[in-house]
Amino acid sequence: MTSARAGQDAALHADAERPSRREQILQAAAQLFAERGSRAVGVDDVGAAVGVTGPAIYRHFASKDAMLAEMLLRISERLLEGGSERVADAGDDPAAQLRALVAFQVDFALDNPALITVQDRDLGSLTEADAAQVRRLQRRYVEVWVGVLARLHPGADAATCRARAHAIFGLINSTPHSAGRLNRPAMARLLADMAQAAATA
Amino acid sequence: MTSARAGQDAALHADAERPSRREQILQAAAQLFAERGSRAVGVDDVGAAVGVTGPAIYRHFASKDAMLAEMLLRISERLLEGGSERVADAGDDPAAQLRALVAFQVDFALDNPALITVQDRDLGSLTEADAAQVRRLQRRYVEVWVGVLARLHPGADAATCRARAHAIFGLINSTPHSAGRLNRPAMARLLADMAQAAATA
DNA sequence: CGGATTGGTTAACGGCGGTTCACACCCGGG
DNA sequence: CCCGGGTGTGAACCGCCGTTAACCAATCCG
Repeated sequence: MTSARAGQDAALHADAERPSRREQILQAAAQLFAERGSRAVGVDDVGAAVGVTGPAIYRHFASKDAMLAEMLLRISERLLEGGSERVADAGDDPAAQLRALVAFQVDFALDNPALITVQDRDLGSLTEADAAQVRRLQRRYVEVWVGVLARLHPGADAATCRARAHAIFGLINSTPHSAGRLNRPAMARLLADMAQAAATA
Repeated sequence: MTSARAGQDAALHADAERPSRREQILQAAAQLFAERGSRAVGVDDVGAAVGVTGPAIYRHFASKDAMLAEMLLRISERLLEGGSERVADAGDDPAAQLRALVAFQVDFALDNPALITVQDRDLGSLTEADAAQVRRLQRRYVEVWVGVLARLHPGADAATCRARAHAIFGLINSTPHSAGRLNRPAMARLLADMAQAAATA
């Protein structure tokens, strides 16, 4: 069940091979969970969103919680993987690494506002085991940022860098809250510039 | 047991009388809602947190939803009121006004992490009428920021300023996520500096 | 004093929602 | 042709939880 080719599940991709019912469900659920919160969304709602009745979900997932768990695990994995990759590809210059990380996070947030929302709203609805694993992945992703920030702020201790990283996430992940209005490239530039300034202040 | 001023949030009392049972409930509920989400918290849990059984809540609130509504309305009112006041007291210099707003928001977020969390996680659990009113207040608060930001960025349109304001909120409100570690004055300075930089970038 | 008010308690009700069950298709391969 | 696995359906089950009911202790006040 560890889906082998997991890199391509971006919440808004409907091409390639027609997404399996399973993937359709995950995507629709992410959307609904983001809008109303996972606990406020019924299994029937998720089913209806993909043109199926509620119990049909159980042909693809063991439970509603398992759905959420898989969703959150994938997000964390994609962030960690993508972030590490971007840093590795950016050479040795910490400033370049920061630019790469910022660009990556901005793209992710703009591409997947629903996932961003669910990730930090519904972590608490997971079993302790699942939550722990998600937190482990998240922490590793944060550490990627901390490594870069530490080189940019030689005087700062790790706790400060960590707080700084969280603040930058908060800034970039504000996207779902400032809904609409601004076209994507403008939004991307604005967020990147602000994040850059905040990171190097 | 009502020895009052132990570790209490500087939070929810519009009228700062001795904490009435009603206020105790609101405060305990805010804490629990922040930790687990309002839908995951039972009336019995809230009651237990103040040393009372579940149904006793209904002597003080019409319903669980009414509790949440009052909580969110108060937050929004306090932010709008406090923000407007700080700007008015800061004279005519937009840079000074921004500093005042940033300091205010940082103080609020550090003093009331629970309220910050609940405010944007559980807005969706309100009746449409209540949610609308909260959003109205929030919008007015945002507009206070937008007014200041617009003067600092003469070339920028309102939509950009609005997105900028939301991004700054995200940055400052990241506090609940970077739990602990950093002592309060250090955190306050870090957040203020980053917000300042992001706002003027 | 004594009745009304206030703030509790325990027990029960009722609906919602996740999950299971028994059954019905569709379809590909022996 | 039929058998079996994957997928979907409607009905039923069941536990949780918000809410109400009925009753009780204390306190306030005329």
